[in-house]
Amino acid sequence: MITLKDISIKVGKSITTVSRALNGYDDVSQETKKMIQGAAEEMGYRPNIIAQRLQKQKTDTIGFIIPTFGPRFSDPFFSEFLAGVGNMASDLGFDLLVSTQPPGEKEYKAYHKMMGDRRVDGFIIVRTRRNDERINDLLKQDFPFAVFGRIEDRNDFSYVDEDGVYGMRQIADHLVSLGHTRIGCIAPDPELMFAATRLEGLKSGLAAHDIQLNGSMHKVGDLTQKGGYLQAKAIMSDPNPPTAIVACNDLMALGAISAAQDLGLEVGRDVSITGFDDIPLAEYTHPSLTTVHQPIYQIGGMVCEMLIKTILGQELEQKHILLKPSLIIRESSGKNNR
Amino acid sequence: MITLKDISIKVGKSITTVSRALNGYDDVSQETKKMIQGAAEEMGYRPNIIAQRLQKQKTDTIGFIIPTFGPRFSDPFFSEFLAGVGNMASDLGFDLLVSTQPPGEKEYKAYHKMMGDRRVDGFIIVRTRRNDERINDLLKQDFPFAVFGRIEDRNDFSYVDEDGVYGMRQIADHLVSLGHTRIGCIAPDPELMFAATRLEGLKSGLAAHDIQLNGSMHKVGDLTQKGGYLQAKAIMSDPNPPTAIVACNDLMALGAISAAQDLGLEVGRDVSITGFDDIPLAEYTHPSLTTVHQPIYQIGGMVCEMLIKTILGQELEQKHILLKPSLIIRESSGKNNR
DNA sequence: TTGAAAGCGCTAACAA
DNA sequence: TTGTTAGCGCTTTCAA
Repeated sequence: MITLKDISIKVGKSITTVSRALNGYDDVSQETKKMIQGAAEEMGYRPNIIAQRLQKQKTDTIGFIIPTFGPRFSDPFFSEFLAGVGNMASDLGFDLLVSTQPPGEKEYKAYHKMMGDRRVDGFIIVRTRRNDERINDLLKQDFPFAVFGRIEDRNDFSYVDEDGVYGMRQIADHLVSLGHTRIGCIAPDPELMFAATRLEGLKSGLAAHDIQLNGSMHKVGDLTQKGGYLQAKAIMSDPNPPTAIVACNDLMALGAISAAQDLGLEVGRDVSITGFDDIPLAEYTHPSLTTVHQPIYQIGGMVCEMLIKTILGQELEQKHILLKPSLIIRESSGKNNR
Repeated sequence: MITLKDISIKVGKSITTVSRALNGYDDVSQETKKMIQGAAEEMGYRPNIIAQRLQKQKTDTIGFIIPTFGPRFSDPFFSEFLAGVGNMASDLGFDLLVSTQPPGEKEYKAYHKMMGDRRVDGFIIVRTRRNDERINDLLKQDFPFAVFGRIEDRNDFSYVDEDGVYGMRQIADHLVSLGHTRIGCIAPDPELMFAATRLEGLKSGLAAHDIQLNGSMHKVGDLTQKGGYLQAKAIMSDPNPPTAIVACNDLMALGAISAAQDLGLEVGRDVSITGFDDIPLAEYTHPSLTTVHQPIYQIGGMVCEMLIKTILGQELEQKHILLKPSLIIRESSGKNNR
């Protein structure tokens, strides 16, 4: 591997001068600069980033610890988000360090390890919890991070979030306009912040039409298709089942659709089912899924950019970005026929 | 941050001795070793891994450039594979550097950049192509890597692969045993190695029962649900459509199911549809999907372990691992009623 | 405009 | 058993 030293020997200048020439300092004569750059090019010089990092005391790396549940982790949402983060990071010259951990003790350890080892300059956080230990910790340690999502009672950090209340109100209005009044719901673990927001949106949206969410038709699922399937079956076993089921994410909605179909119902006619996220799958299921669209890939990019700017000490135009999601009406929701 | 120097000052020993004590060398007296380890513990010493890397000339990092197609990248297969790779890497003390690139020029650049910058010690490769430039290149550069999948005409590298021929034969036998003789197929881009393997398995499996794959019912899809949907529609528009459609991956199978349902068919009764991979979704669709199971998470771990052993210069028990996948019969396949 | 020297934190060959 | 010294490749002060 070619080093500065090699070049310096070749061109007969000091290592210092070579370094400065290559970094575009202007206290090097045009002439030597040209010569050095030419030599570097010709010799195929590539700076040793590890040496740079040691010297600069920065890793130019961001960490993303994906919260996974269960062994079979497979959430299309994350694939897309990850792609957004990864591509933005590489555009900005940063590395992306990825790990997956189930929420809880091991997860915190992973954060502390990455910080303690100074493996990364900052973190991407997703799937916020009401009282998020990750965020509290990072704030306490004054370690850079950026978040997709908000938390319960503080906002002294950078985040991007979707306006889940708004999104769910769209769903509520839509279902009510179709004549639904008995509406079930499959929400995620209430500890998850987006569960709270979306649920609040649904409730207030329905309340605006004087409709209540009935307790027995309000279930908690684990965000997977399986969870949606199981909870939908439970809901539909009610002697007087709802005519519409609102799932708080697409994966659960897909599970709910399967459950309804297993029960011999035609989704969109006998029962309406809606999701949230608009993962690519949503468009090509049968029936296609009425849901709330979020630009997942772009959000990943935005959060990543925020983080890197924070790390570089650059000013953020906006510390908090709240996106208005949009309702996508497809075939899984239809007129109430009962 | 605490450094070896800080400790050496504190305990009144040289930096070298401290380093050796902490690394468990046995040319340090038990006494001083104890003392130094105690001091390090107490002071909260964490080695600076960047300094270690510079000194060792290794990055302890592996690279995984995920081949993505289209902007909306969202393949459950990759989520799960990634989790397997990531967790194994962290167990073995390695970092995982992730990037996503569409196959082609930009992708090769990404590989070369990571190599040139010596950002990683090796690569994980997936979705092999018949004549895979990535692999040829890496071999030429003698850069470590491990692969999920094989390539056309050489095997002088470590890989894990599923026996796609075997898997598809299972599918063929299954469908034939259900009375299907007109069978359609949605294959991936034939450049992809697993397309070739699976297709070969299907063809030979059918040939064993004297059945041919009809040209007009053999389509190429892009591995997404959308692709499956589109191609299934095309296949079913044949004046004499097949009674079964074999999709070469689950995502396309799910799309095909939707297409059949849009056409008013009951999948499993009017037409049988099968997939390959057994992503978690497959179990909770309606109907649930008959497919071929692969232990995706474990495979990710195996490939990762292979790579790291290669990097560390350790002997591999097996350089080539071929897994026998297993047929999972669910509801999307049923007796031929025509 | 250039170079010498120090230092980032660590490991390792060699000497004592 | 311990310490001295050199060096990984780079940036950056400071002096010339």
